Amino acid sequence: MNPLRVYNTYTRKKEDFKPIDGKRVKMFVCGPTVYDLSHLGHARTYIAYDIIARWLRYRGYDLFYLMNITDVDDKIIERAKKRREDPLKMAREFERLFFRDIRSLNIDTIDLYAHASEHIPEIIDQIRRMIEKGFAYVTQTGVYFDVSKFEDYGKLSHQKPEELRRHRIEPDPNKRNLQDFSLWKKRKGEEPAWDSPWGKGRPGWHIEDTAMAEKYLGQQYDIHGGGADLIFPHHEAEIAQMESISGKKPMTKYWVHTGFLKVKGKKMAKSLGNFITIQDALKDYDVETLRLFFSSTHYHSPINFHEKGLEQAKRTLESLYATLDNVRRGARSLKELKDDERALKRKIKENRRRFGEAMDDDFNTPLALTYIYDLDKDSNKLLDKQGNINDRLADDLIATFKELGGIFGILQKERVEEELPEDLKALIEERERARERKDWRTADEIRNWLEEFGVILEDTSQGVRWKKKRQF
RNA sequence: GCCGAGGUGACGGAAUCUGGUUACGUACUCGCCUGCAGAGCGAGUCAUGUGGGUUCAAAUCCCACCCUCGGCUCCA
Repeated sequence: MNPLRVYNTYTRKKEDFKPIDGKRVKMFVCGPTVYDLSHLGHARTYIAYDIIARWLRYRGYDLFYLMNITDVDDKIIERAKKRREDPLKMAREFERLFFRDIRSLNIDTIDLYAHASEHIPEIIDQIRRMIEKGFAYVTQTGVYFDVSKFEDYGKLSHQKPEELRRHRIEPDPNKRNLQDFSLWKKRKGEEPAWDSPWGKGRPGWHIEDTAMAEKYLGQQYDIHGGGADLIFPHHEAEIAQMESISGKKPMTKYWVHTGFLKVKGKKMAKSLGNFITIQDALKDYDVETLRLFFSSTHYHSPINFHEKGLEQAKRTLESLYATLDNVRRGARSLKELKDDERALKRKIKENRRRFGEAMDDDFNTPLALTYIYDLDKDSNKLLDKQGNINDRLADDLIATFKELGGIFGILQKERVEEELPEDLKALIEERERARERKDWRTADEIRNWLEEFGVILEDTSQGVRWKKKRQF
């Protein structure tokens, strides 16, 4: 088997993927700050890691996938204040909506969600160790990480400390260096606070992730992911925190970052007001359409959000499902495979292999998809030529489509073989009679009418057939 | 200013690391099939940001430049 290769932001290279502990893989992905609804930009990232997780497991890795939920944070407090709500309560409400989004997106790979508010002891413990080791200091306002003590600060974002110093402006005379970041914030007024050796307060920006990661994954683990906007300062700070405590480098073996979702050339962001919430998008498009749309671009590249692109994904899905239907319908129990069928059987095997190679090459989903399209084409060709297909080969094809599609989360819908109501059946028969007497007007009227009811009629050499219109 | 990510037909997008006919898909055009349509099949049209260099050969390597987006304040 070829090695899996992963692009590592830290080394800026694709590397052979070698987990620290054999087949066990530990992955941490930065989750949401639950202060508002999630939009498609978030969906892009979460779906990308869902696909990565599915592929790792499919490939036989024993993956443990951890995601944090930030439920204590400046933004939450600010928003709650405006809405005159309790911050933790409000956070729980947005968290509920986040889980609804995750479910609607068919994301099912995450093993454990960890809340910042539920890891205060672990957070305090990490800060204590940083202070003991001289990497952190206490001021009037809280506890800060002293970046001058950590010589690797800047290594992930490839920034020199001087550069960072120049532009990080956060006037706080208590801090030793301008770019020192907060580990613990002492309470100011009404806000959630916990007891700590440094007084009542709450965790800083980056500490929850390392506290959770250490608890569930250990001081060193395999993959840490998130959007590209987290590289600095968030992930940089995490490295500083964990590696200063443990003295072990690297904290994370492979840093993986997803590209942005853009709208008319700009990053989709709350602050720009150009966002579409996940639920709104799902009103117009089926989740499989969204997932195919995202899978059509490499996770690392920016995606331009286009109606056109979604329409394309939609059509592609329709056509793939149509092929599945055609294959099912054409299946006949025949003993021997014909030459073309044997060739198609070999093609299945071949395309499975090439699909795997594409996914192994830094999760190249757009390339992997082409091997599904190729099988789609060949299936139709065979049906066109023979008019039917050996049922065992048909089963093999359908299983392959479902299995490979399952990596992206497409082609998972079961075909519902429901009966048509009698009156509709009667209409179809009436149309057949109209066609026999070449009364095309009546025939077309009936066909159009049925389409309004979501029933598509197709006249074939084997007679008329109907199908329920699928909505994507 | 510093650090990234990008720039490939009408559109999406792969190949760039590892140089060897710009894959694949959508749209469009034509043909087959069909009363028509749909689905399907076949054929076709259209692209490597610019300028140099290396090479038998460059989307790919080297140099210079242009453009877009992002990070450096909260961000997926």
